[in-house]
Amino acid sequence: MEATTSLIGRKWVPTILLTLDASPKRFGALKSEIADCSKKMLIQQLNLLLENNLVINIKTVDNNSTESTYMLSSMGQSLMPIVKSMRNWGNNNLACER
Amino acid sequence: MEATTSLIGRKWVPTILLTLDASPKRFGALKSEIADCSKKMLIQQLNLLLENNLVINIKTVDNNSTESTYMLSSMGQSLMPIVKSMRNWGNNNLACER
DNA sequence: CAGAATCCTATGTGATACTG
DNA sequence: CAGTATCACATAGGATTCTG
Repeated sequence: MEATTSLIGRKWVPTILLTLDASPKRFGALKSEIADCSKKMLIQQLNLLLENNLVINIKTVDNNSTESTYMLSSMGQSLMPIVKSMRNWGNNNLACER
Repeated sequence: MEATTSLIGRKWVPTILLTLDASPKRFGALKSEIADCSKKMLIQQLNLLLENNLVINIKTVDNNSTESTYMLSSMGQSLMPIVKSMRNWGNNNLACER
């Protein structure tokens, strides 16, 4: 329980998961979809998700730039129903106080 | 989404909800069931839950001491399936790294 | 018995500049 | 393009003491 909330309770993590759930994305695409999240935070939370095997990363070096693609792992996907039900519950029950 | 995680992402909150889900409890009973949580934290998180209408509090003054009973509201109960599924997911998928 | 107030520390978060 | 490093700040969490 504590471990679960220590993951999805972190800032930007649910947003990242929802964004990656739509489709795998390169780092830059993620960054522009979640513009309010700083680059450092985004990388930091992605690393957290990588360490916990919720997300998979594939790097390829084409010409002279780097391409880093992130996608949900099967474990990450297994969490999505919960994330989505949290979102729905919040929309139905919480005003925008906090 | 953010609002939801700002509630259940807080320390002790899921534990409190699960404990109250079993049955309504007086403050002292809660405190002893969740012994590791300091009194201040317990009160603080209970107030957070009260403000967000997840929990109901009833105070009565008998002899010369105060009795303060906490229980889940209907909104709090509506969140329990999610909390429990988070707990199950964590038990199934997370080692005890974090 | 419940709860509030105070203080202190750890951690999360954010802006910015730097590297390969 | 991705990722790292440094610094600086805000907030969460905990120990303790006080009040009705």
